[in-house]
Amino acid sequence: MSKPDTPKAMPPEGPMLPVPGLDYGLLDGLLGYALRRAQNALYLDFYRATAEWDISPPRFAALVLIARNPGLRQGLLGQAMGLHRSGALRLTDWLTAQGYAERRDAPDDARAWGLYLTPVGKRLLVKLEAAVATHDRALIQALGDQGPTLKAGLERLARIATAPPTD
Amino acid sequence: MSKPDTPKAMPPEGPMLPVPGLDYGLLDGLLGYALRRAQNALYLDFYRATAEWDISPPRFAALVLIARNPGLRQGLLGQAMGLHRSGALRLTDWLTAQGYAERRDAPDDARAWGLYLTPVGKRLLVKLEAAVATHDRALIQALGDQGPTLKAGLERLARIATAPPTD
DNA sequence: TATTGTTATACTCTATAACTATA
DNA sequence: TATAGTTATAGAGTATAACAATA
Repeated sequence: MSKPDTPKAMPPEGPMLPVPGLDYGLLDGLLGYALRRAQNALYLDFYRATAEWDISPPRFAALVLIARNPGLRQGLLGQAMGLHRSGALRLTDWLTAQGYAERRDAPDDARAWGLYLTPVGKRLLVKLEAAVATHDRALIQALGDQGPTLKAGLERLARIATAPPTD
Repeated sequence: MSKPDTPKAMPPEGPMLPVPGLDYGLLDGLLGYALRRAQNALYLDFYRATAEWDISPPRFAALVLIARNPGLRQGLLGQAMGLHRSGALRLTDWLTAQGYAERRDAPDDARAWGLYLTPVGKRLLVKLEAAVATHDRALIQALGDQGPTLKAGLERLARIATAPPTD
């Protein structure tokens, strides 16, 4: 029970690295495919880093956002994470069912909730943040000079792709 | 009317760009979170580029791989895409149900299938490749000098994250 | 005994649509 | 009339487990 032998949030089976002898056609030239391969690798790395908890990248991000913004509205959580209202609801349901977060009435709007971490959630987050930050730092370190450049490039890419110039 | 008002494969609702006034804590410093934001933006861009077809990034990649490697085994397709056997099966089921691909007996192994695109699948892929390549080129162009650097950085990152140094 | 693929099942992540309550 | 959240439903994308057929 304490060690989930069968992790629940299901990461990909394996890496997407090039298989020798296989012709990838135009995929090899696409920035988008390179991004997907890297994303796949980092997902697997995230699951390795957090293997002892039943945590996925969206769940982790939600914990951080609620911790840093106590009283956060469900809707704003969804907006920050690119989710529909219903997705934010389900994520919040999971966090509260686990006892990591709780909904309290929002003082200024009777329709809305304010989200807060519980003491259990806060304690969990301390450990998660340490594990995730350690792995991320190791990656940045392995990249050397390229690390900061790559991160800046990704941030620029996200902005550019969100507001395409040609459309 | 020919435009499917109800899209099919479901992309995220919106972008993950920073929401002003929200504190992202350590997420802002993580390479992995920058990558996720960029991936989210490119996913949305992919769905814009292919809006008139019921296509997702994995489906597109599978079409390309089968086209360039006629007779590809289901298992090898899964390996290339980082999927479990059962995932490759479902992907192949979908492609054959749409009439884009077909399974034929593999000559050298009676347990296995060889996968082939149908004429319909080939015609679709021509259009898809044009749409996807156009959008990808626009992104690379918008990045200027940074484009090739970023792509090379992502490829290096995928390798590094797949074989972590500390393990 | 190991491998290729299938069947059955399950869970996450995401959505749409219709609804309630409040603003 | 618009917004915050809920309920109900659905589908893509993953997985595990047990199975059959073949190597």
